Amino acid sequence: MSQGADGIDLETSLGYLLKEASSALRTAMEEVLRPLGLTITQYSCLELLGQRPGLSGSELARGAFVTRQSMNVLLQALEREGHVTRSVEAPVGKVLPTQLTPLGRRCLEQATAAVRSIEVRMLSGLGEAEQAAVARSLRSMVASLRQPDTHA
Amino acid sequence: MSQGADGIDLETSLGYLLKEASSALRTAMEEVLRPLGLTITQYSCLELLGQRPGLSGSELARGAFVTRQSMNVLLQALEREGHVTRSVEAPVGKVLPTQLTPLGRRCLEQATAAVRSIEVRMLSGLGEAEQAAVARSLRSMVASLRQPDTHA
DNA sequence: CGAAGTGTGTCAGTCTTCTGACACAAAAGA
DNA sequence: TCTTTTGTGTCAGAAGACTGACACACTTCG
Repeated sequence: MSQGADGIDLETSLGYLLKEASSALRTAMEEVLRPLGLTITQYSCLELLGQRPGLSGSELARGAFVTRQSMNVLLQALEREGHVTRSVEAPVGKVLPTQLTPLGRRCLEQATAAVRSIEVRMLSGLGEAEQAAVARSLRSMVASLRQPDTHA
Repeated sequence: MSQGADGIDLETSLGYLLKEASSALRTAMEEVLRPLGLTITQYSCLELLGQRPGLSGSELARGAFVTRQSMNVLLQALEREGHVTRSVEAPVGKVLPTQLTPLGRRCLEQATAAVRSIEVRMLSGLGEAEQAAVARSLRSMVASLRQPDTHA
C-alpha cells in the first residue's frame, strides 16, 4: 500500500493534493462570484484587463489558462454586457486591444474584494515564511512541468 | 502596484499560482494520457477504483472532484469499453459498486506509470523537506477553504 | 411506528470549453 | 527581396461538465 506497482497513493500524492486544493479554491471562488454574475474565467479576464489594459484576446487567453477560442466567446459576452470594449478595427495588424468600461471597473472592484477575502481565508493557517515557501515551490513545479520531456 | 485597491497582484497571488500549477499539471497529464485513450477524469476514476474497489458512482465523483452526473456518463463509457463492471442490481439499497476488469487494470498500470513520471518531473526541483512542506501547506489551505465562511 | 432528512442513481437540457480548420498580418530567415 | 514561421481572430462542430429535477432506499428522530 506504500508506493509499489499498485498505483499512486492518493493521500500522499502531491498531484492529487494540488488538484484538491485547486478544486476547493475554485468552488469557494464560484460561491462568492456568483452573486456578482461572474464566472471565474470572466473574473480572471477582468482582473487581467485591470492590471494590463489593452491586452489582446490571445494574451488574455494565456493569462486565464484557456484557449483563445474560449476567451473569444467570453469576451463577446462581456462586451455585450458592457463590461469591456474592443476596437472594431485593428489599430495595427490583426490584434484587437480590449479595455475595461467604467461598469466593468466597478464590477471588478467588487470581485477583487470578494476573491481577496477567499485568498485570505485560504492562507489563514499559514505564516509569512510558509506562504513564501509555497510560492517558491509552486513556481519550481510549474517550471519543471513546462520543460519539454527531457526523457533521458 | 503593490497591493492597494488596484487588484490582486497576479505575479504574487498564491491563488493565481495555484491555478497556474494546476493548469500546467493538467496539460502535462493530458499529454501522456492521450496516447492511452484516457482523459484525466477517466484516469482518476480508474486510479480510485484500483485502490478502493467497489466504490459507488457518487463516491468516485467526490474523489475525482466532479458531480455524480458527470461521473455517471463517464462510467457508462468505461463500462462500454470494458474497463469496469457495475453490478446490474444493487446488492444493498441503491448503491451500485464498481470494479475494474482485467483490461481496466492493465490500462491503469500504464496510466499510473505515465502519471508518476509527470509527478516526478514536477517535483524534480524540490527536496524531500520541501515536498513535505508543500503537502502540509496545501492540506492546510484545503481545510481553511472548506470551513464555512466564519465571516467574523 | 411514521416522518423528515440524507444519500444515491438517473433523465433532460444547457453551458463552457475544447479541437480542427481557415485566412490574414507581422516577424524572422535565406 | 521572397519565403517561412509565428501569432492572431474567427467559424463550426464535438466533447465534457454542470444545474435542475425526480424517484427511491436507508438513516435518524420524534
